[in-house]
Amino acid sequence: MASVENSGLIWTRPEPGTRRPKFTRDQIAATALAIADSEGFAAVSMRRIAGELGAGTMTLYYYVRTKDELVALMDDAIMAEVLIPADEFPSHWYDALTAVATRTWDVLIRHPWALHSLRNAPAGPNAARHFEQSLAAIADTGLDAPDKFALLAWVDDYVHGNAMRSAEIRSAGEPAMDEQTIEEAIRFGETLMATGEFPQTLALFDGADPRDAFPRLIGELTERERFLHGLSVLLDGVAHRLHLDLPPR
Amino acid sequence: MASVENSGLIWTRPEPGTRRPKFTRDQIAATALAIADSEGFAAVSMRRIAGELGAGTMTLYYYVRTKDELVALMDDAIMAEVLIPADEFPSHWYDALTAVATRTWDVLIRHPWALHSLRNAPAGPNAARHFEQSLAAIADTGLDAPDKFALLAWVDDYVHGNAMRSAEIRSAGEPAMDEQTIEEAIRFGETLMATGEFPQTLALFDGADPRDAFPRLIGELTERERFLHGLSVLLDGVAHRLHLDLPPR
DNA sequence: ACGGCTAGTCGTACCGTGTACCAACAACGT
DNA sequence: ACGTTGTTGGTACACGGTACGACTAGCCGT
Repeated sequence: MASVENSGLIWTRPEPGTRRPKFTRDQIAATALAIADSEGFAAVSMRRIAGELGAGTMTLYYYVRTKDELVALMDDAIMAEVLIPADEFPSHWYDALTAVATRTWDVLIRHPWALHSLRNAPAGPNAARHFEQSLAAIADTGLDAPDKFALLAWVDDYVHGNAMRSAEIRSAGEPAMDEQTIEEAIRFGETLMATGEFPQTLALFDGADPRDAFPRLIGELTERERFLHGLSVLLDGVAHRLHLDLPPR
Repeated sequence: MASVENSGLIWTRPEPGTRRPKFTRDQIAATALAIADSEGFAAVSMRRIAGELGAGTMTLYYYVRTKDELVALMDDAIMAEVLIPADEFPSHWYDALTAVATRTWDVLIRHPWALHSLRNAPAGPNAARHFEQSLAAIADTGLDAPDKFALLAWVDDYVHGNAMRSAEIRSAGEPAMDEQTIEEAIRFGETLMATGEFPQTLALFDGADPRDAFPRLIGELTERERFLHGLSVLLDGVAHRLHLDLPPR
């Protein structure tokens, strides 16, 4: 017995298949993803997925050892969306890195629950492919390994940070907050401002209704444009610091 | 009845006090924070906090309406740590913003669970104070309101993103992963590399043992130094884009 | 065709969570 | 001393992940 110990990693453990199982891991992951996208990650429970699939809850545990493994599958599916088709890959490092970052951002915004819920998911094959693409993007910079690594880290930090905070800001409007509570929150804000402790904040709002202040502060720009703007500022700093050339025009 | 409807916000609802209650909200929040710091946010349950405090579980619900409110208190306590004492506040925008960002980063690293667990917490008084300090930091730039707002957003994005990813990377080593599983993960990585699909990644590792690769890629720098490095790159880009002057020397 | 092995399915049960409900207690004004 | 009401906490419920083991059904060897 125990000749072929079950692997500890889901990636190396073959999925069921010899005797026509009812499902595949991909199917299960896709179902979980659909639930998360439409009702949030909290709605993704083993019972719920099984119900959606018309299966008994415990059946899922034949495909997956724990819920964490299911989450790892979800993460891998998400990372697949991040990959850029080879023929869309720009040649100049600046454009290529922008493309990779933007595509990552798009995916994170499309699945706003992902950043928090997949945090502990171990990197899968598609995560590796994404990293490879990131390296390919900056291959023509001539940087050494540590500089490349640092550059990718800076960009990833900004992309993830921006996506996370964008999702937060967007969801801050929607949830429980009824009209009543919003009114009250504004009143609380006014109480704070009245203490005189917040001259800068007061000046920033400039007497406008707090509900109008936010649109005024972000200008006409969309969330995505603001992301791209910040990214270009960061890349400018990078190019200057690492003595890289900017793309023509 | 119902003349003074209980406020929907914990900030405006007075805490118990007329008849010497056993606890205070601060006490409860502090206990919750201690548990989260030593055993992670998942260990923070109402039963657990109550147990720690020698109280019945439901007693907590006299101080707090839901667990979310408790989390809001935790968030406010954390934001208090972020505030910079007035006499430590640098005068030049570059130094002041760096100080605010670094202090924020320090706190987020000290409480690695905070970024994810306090995500939905509504802003409290100390969050407002932090925002005020951020604005004060860049008051001398002469930027208009939208530019100030954008600048703070870029920096916050980077700070939060870096803190989040630093915490992830650090925790990726510790958890369940026994020696056996680590060995297996490395073998899986080698399998992937062997497909020929990852030339850039392979070149980056340069044949070194993956366990040694990471230290080699980040150089001698500490986590904190890497954060500061990236921050300075970003601020350089910002200064260039917004035509701000850098601090002397 | 027929056992028998075993891949695959799933009901039951256990513990842990947040919290609604309500009974009990204790500090204060009278 | 009494009633009011601020404060405490026990019990119960729905929901979560998953251990255990009984069941069903597809395939192989005969």
